[in-house]
Amino acid sequence: MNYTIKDVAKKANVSIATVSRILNNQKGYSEKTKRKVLEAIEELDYHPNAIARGLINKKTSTIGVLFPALSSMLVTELLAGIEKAAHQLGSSVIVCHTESNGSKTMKYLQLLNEKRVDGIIFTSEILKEEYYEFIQKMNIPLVLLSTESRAYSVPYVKVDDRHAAYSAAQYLIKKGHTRIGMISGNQNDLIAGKPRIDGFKDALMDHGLSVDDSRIVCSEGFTFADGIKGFKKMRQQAAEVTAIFAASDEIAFGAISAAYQQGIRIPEELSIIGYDNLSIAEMSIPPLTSLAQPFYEMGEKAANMIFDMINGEQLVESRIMPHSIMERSSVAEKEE
Amino acid sequence: MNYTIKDVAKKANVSIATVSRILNNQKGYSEKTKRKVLEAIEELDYHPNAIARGLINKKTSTIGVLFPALSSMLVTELLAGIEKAAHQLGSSVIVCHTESNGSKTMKYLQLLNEKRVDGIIFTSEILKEEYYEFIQKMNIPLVLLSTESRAYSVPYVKVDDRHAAYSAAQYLIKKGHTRIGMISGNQNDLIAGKPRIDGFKDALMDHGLSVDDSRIVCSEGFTFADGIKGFKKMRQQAAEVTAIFAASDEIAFGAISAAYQQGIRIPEELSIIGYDNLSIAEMSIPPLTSLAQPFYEMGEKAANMIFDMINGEQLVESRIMPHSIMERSSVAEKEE
DNA sequence: TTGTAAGCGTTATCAC
DNA sequence: GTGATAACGCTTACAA
Repeated sequence: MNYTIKDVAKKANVSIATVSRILNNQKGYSEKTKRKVLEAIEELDYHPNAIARGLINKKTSTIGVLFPALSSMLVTELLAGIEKAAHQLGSSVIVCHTESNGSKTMKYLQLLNEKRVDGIIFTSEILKEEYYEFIQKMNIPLVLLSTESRAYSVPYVKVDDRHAAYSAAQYLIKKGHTRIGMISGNQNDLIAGKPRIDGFKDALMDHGLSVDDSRIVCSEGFTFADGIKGFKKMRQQAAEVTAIFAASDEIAFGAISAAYQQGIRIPEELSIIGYDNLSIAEMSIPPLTSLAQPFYEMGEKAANMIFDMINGEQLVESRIMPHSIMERSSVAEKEE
Repeated sequence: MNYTIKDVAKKANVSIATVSRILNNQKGYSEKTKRKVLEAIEELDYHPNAIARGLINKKTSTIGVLFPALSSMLVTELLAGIEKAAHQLGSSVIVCHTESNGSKTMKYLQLLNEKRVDGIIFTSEILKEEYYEFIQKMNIPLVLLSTESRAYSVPYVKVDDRHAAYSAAQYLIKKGHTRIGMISGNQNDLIAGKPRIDGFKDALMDHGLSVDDSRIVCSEGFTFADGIKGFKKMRQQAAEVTAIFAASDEIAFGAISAAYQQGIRIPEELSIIGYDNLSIAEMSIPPLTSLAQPFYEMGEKAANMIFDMINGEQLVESRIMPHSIMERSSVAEKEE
């Protein structure tokens, strides 16, 4: 297997140049030779070598995607979206797992550079100066997914976290809750942590509710364990709370578990709203009402942006993706 | 950026051959020239072009991985394991999402062929003749992950599903249960469906329990929805059952949800054991006891096998990975 | 120890 | 229309 263009040329009695022209639908050959060549290709089951093509075209039809964590559930949806869009446009995607580690990230960037990928999608993390500079030098398109950069002007695809958090809190308020708590992610996380806290506070203030810091418990991350810990802390600090906004579905799951152990009924005694709307959200007891991020579409969008840029589009606009609230059963009306 | 070997050669006043030798730690140069060249490389921040290398070496340091579904949670763990091992060995991984679709799969195989990947990991699906033949023609290593082939002799990495299911059922039996049901996957699924049913039946028989078909409800797949449906059916057909073996964690989650709605307490009134031990298993109420498959390690193993094969190892042995039971709180002792 | 030159499988620029 | 032929950036005989 794996004949070359030469074999085809020989078999069809033409030059390799002609075969190449036909392969790339250029002009410069008669219908007859075209048929002849196509036949030869068919017979040999010839397929062009993408590596050789890449070498001369300086285009590999491959993009690189960097994830801080692979096993997080939202990653798979992002990846599925990216992969779909990429495949539709004839490209492949190489996944890189940086573990939020600076030197690993740089190593991956090196690798992607050596492999001459056409573009890079950088997800869910702060774009450090070092990364940015390196990618600048690589001179290929970059888009940020589920993150953004204050420092550099790089197109991104993201939900407006502050606004989304605002919506989530507002939802709780509209349901009649006035004593609302939040189990947040890390407040030093400027991408996914802080903005959600800010949005939460904004909503309270805009609706004339006082913001009591003891009702906001900050976790280290967005995990199930953080949710459990956070919930316990909340009960100690602010037992009066009737509704909780969890900064991720996993946190919400943790909170639900902890609540169950303490014999607190959800949503009768306590309402909980999650964030992300991962597939697990429907699996909790009760099913989790959650602020939905359209991860799949975000992945698709980011990939499409990268390809626009690869194809020379100059001004690619960042996209704030619409969020929404997926109502299930973990939030109850609060009667006055 | 992106100098070539030529630039380095010029800067160091040597031929490109010498640079190449040094790059590949071959012999044939003095320490002095080596230093000179290394310096030039450093100064220019030169990095070899992997595409050009790939063309001549016929080795791209890239492998392809085919997944039927990306968004399933076990995929991420498999992928994480694969990616880690691949990266450690200096390779990249291209992910392909076949959606269990024959023609899509073939298209991906074509693509991977054109991109000249060094090997392919095929996961969680039946290896159809068409796929196998094609990969044969590609003439690159193939390993099966979380699946195996009766028809062809292809190395695989897998848990022994029949045995694992046996263990799960046995665990329930050892806990004193005698009326045990199973919510299985699709019985026509010869990889993940049938063997688990068989193992379940075996265990019952070996322990002198009668196998009652009404206590085995077959679903279409392994999803949460299947679990809910399956559970309801189970209650109708075999309400006497005191323990249920769910063929996946998602099914178990569905069953738990349905049980909760019917006011059935777990594990007091009904025990449930899951299968897979995904990260969600710890998140259920009560935390799910589950038969654990070491997905991460399986991914790693499969990748290592591929590289062994790429490096010329002739006889690579298939690996049956050890399963185990992750005890949590969804199974109770059954008193006589 | 080092350099020259022929590939690897393409595409693209010339001539004819 | 068509065919040589020079790139692309590298590795590797083969010479020197």
